Order: sequence, then structure tokens, then C-alpha cells
Amino acid sequence: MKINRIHSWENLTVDDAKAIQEKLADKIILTGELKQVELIAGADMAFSPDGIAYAVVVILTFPKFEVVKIYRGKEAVRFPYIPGYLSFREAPLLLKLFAQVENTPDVVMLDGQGISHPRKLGLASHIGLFLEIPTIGVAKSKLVGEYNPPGVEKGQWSWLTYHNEKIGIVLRTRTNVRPVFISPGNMISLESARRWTLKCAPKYRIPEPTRIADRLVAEFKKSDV
DNA sequence: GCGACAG
DNA sequence: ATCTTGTCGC
Repeated sequence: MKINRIHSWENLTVDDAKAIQEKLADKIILTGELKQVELIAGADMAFSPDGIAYAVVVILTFPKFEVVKIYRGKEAVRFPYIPGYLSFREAPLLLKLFAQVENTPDVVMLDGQGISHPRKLGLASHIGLFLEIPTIGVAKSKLVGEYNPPGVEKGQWSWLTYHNEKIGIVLRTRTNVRPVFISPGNMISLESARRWTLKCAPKYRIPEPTRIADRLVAEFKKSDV
């Protein structure tokens, strides 16, 4: 699929990264309802102690979640992990893989925040601007915001707010299991992001797209000797 | 200064 | 994220 090169990822300082986030946040579209989803993509990364980053983008069918294609890639780490700047560490390699994707998915699910971010531009939102297709951020813990714990039953949820504004949803994808933090990446509404995330989590806490991608990068990294 | 802090 | 065995609970 074609990628929009909004900006370069080369030689960026944290201040450069911050300026980029502040500038791009205004371009995020928070409307859009996913109608028919036939293909969905999941992506995730893993890192080795010696500074190698591994990434996997997997294309799945919906609603059976059958693997259609797997894209793998690795490179030397180019940016440290700094809360609030995850995309500058993970997006470059993931975008290289998305550039190789033949069958463009209807939506992409990423392991991290969407607009639930200090400057409203988490990994899912940032990548969403490059891909120009709907993206959803599914994080295992929160980065910013306040919320009341949702009911313990699967499907129950509560708002994640920040600066008195709804920026995400705390969703229980499994009964009596810690909730996940959902937020729109780009080109999708909060409501649609919540509904589709739940549809993608028929059995486990982590929705299938990112769960399968996680499993695939783990074995990719492990097999790399 | 103190606490929080995606992966 | 990564280093790591067994173990408690649904």
C-alpha cells in the first residue's frame, strides 16, 4: 500500500519529535464508522538487548481471523523508548512493512495509544496519518487521563478523559480481567473503535490482530540467531 | 520538588 | 519492552 511521507524520521531530537506531534495532531479525523470489515491488520514489535528491533504486520480475515499474509522486518534501534514518543521508536520499521502490504486492510490495530496521548498523537494516530486508513490504538495500560474502573463483565466500559475531554475508552474484553485502553488512531470514532475492538476479542483480553502479531514477532525474534 | 510514565 | 519457574484460579 502507498504511504504518505508526512515527514522524515531521520536524525530527530526529542524536541523535533514534540514539534512534529503538535503540528500533526490537528490532522486527526475522529469521525468514521467502519461498515463492512473483511481484512484487518495487526502489528507489533519486539526488541533484543543488543539493540535490534523486530516487527511484524499481519493481515487477517474478519470475523474468522485467518492469517492471509505476514510481513516481517528488523533493523537497529534508532530511537530510545521515551513515554510519549513511542512512535519515533516503532513507526519507521512498521511503515516499511506496511509499504509492502498488497491487500490494503479496512482497519489497522496497533499496540499502543491513539489520541490518548499528551499531544493527542500516539502511535496509532501517527501511523494512521501515514496510512490514511482507519487505525485503532489498543494499549495494555494508560499513558494519560483519568477513569473509573468499568464493570467486571466483558463488554462493560468507561470513558478515559483528559483535560475534561473524552479521549478514549477503558474496555473490559474478558470478565474479571484487567481492561484495555482503546482510543481512535485516525479516521474512526470513539464508539466505532470500541465496538470493533470488542468484536476482535472473542476469547482473550488482547484483541486478535495485536495478539497474533505479538505471538508472531516473538517467534520471529526467537528464530533470529 | 514529587509522582506518572504506551512499549 | 526484557530478564524468568512455578503456580493459583477460572
